[in-house]
Amino acid sequence: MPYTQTFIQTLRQRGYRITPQREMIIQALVQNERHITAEEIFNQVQSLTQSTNIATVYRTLELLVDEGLACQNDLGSGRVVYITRRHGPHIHLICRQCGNVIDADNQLLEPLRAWLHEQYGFEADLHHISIRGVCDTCLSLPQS
Amino acid sequence: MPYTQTFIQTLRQRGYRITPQREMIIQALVQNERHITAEEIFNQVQSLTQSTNIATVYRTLELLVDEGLACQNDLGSGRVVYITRRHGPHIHLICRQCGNVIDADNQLLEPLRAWLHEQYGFEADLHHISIRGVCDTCLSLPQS
DNA sequence: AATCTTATTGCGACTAATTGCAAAAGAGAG
DNA sequence: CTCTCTTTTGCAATTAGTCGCAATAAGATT
Repeated sequence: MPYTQTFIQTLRQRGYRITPQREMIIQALVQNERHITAEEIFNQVQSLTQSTNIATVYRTLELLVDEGLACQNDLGSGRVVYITRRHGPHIHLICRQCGNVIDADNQLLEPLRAWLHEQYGFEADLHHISIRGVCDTCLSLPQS
Repeated sequence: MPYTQTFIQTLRQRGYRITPQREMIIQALVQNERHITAEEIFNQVQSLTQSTNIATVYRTLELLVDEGLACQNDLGSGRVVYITRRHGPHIHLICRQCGNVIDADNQLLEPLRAWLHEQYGFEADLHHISIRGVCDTCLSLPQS
């Protein structure tokens, strides 16, 4: 798994210790092509070894997010999902009524990012952003 | 409390029942000028009456959000905060490192909203939006 | 005012995620 | 290879928030 090794090397270079748990968590995250929950990662790791714990999964994922290697998103399912940063940036449009998630292009976010940086010196993390609202299907329904 | 009455009238017109609990929750939310947590509202209501419950507070706040009367925001404190919609729209810039929240102008969101509506038929709720990133203070710190 | 229908509440159980702390283990130095 | 220092882990307890369900009570009808 070359990409997994890149992750691990990056963490090692930044002074973090590489444990079997972290390796397996990273591998589960990298192998997965789509958003994945902490519990799904935990289940995958647990099928490899008993020596694992859900708290460690959460802490490792938090580390990856803090280090800019992964994205964290609340898509409204009641569970936070994670994905590596190599997946192309996009906007998640989450319908407040039906719960559907539409993946939108994020081209319009570039001026916003530039403006926030210029005005506030803020380095916005717009790689994976969630926006709540109402989708076209729900808007056309004749309800209250 | 005229604004509280406006809220209540709106809910009544939409077919919802007005209970003492809802009145007190709305009043606590309206009286507060800043973002407030569900538990803070619960404590305020509890000082008025024993007949109250945290689940009711959460359900009422969810109703207000769904009806477009209030905004819900996760500012990274571990607790979701609420505010009425009459408070001017703005962006919350949340620093991933120090946790500080900067309130930014949201003028740049208008083109984004228009574009999402045109392209995806999605009515984005950009009244109070949170964006994660790193603030200028943390960016200038000489750390890993 | 009494009755009826159904939305709302309170309760307790449950879920997702976080935290404190002692034990375990990674990685560098000798 | 061993020792040491410090990070990381596992565990158990805790927190924020949700859910199912029976009891309660709004508000409409008469």
